[in-house]
Amino acid sequence: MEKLIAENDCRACMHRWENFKTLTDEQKQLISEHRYEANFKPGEIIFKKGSPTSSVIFLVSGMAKVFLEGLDGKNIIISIAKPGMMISGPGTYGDLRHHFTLTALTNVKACFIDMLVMKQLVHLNSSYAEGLISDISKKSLLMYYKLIGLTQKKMPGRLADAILYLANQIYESDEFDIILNRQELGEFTNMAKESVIRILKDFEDDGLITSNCSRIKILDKPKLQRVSENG
Amino acid sequence: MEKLIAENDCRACMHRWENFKTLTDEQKQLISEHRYEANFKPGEIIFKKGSPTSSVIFLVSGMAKVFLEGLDGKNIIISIAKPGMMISGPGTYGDLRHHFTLTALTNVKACFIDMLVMKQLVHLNSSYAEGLISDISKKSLLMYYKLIGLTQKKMPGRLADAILYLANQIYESDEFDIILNRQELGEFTNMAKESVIRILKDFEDDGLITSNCSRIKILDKPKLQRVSENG
DNA sequence: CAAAAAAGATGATATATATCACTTTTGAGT
DNA sequence: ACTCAAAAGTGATATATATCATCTTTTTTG
Repeated sequence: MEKLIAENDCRACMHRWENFKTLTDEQKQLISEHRYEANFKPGEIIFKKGSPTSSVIFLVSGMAKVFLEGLDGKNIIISIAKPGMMISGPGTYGDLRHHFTLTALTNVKACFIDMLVMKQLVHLNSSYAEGLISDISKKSLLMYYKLIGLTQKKMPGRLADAILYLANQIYESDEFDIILNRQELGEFTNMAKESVIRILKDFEDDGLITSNCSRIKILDKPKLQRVSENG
Repeated sequence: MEKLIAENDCRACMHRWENFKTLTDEQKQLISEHRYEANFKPGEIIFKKGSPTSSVIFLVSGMAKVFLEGLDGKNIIISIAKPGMMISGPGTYGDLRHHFTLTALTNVKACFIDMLVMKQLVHLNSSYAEGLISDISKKSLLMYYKLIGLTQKKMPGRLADAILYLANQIYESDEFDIILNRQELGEFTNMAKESVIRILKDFEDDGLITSNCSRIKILDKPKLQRVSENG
């Protein structure tokens, strides 16, 4: 019960953010005074590429997809956001516009914090500033490896990466109900949905996974890791 | 003459960095006291992926390539560094290791500044910290568009992008001696060197450019831009 | 300056992957 | 429970692009 309340409380959620620790009580209070919550249904846009970066967002509950809107309406999903994550893009300290779109995959409760308050913290607290730099750097690093993966690995390697990412980073379990459909799995791995389906089937035939529509179970993780590494 | 001296002086070089303006004289002095210079010949490694991030680098003169070392020795050139640029990677505020390699393309004079000093500045000067965040964000943004370009554009579009990048950002002229060979142009655009050669020839046949080995001249920039946008 | 090495160029072939057209299954709403 | 729309799945075909083999040109170096 206690856990449930914590899960749904905006303030509790922010505590999960690594960088929150660097703030004084006063600074935490400052954030609390400038936050508001909003709920989203699956498919709803939380923020859209091109719109002003007026707030920074914490995901309180639910899952969302972060994606680049590419050419001819082709998207690239760059990550899945889950509770406790702070989401802010590179436009926050640039043109003040979002450069990716954030869409709810499930019911989502999000906590919006005024961007000006968050920016103030950089000036008030240098440890926070350092933490923020570290945070942005980590995301930048992910993009490097995403770029290598998407341009240099073949389809089975990319799909294996996606499955391992979901299992390890998102669901923290080797069996899960995937919230991405085949199309979205394609947007995450840069492949056509038909190819996702075919290779998923190959994985099943090879005994790497079982996949019943939305449910995926990893049967042979070491082998899946090898597929990820070799192609 | 005066210009030449300025070009080759480490301190003068840093002044070109946008974020340098935010520093006090005392802080500028601090940097000056912790810098040292080194010279590199074409092909020499300035820093290598995996090595410790002990310094931040300013390019005083010459050009260098920033590249990711991908799978099976296949590289991805992410940018060309030219004088006045501050080069530091996402590992600086993370695992303290470089995640890309920096190699001299011409004779290079580089100015190394102790990383600890640079990190100290984040704590001493919040405007500097904000500038650094802005700097990192800008680089992150470039990676987004690089990812879209490399995964969604076809070869002619990617190669057009590369030529426009070199003309607009690097040489600031529509005619230039390219310091990247065909292999490297391929590493920049994610294509085989043979494909670079073929499409470069197509561009010539279509009157977009002239290309005599290392010299490239853009003849029809609007058309080249259209190639960049449409594929 | 000649020899060797590196880079550029070219054509033939192989292959990974997208696209298209279609069928089947699943799930949501009345 | 029935209907309809969306998602999943399948096979045939098209295509962008890499790879390989080979040759030529340019650059480097003893």
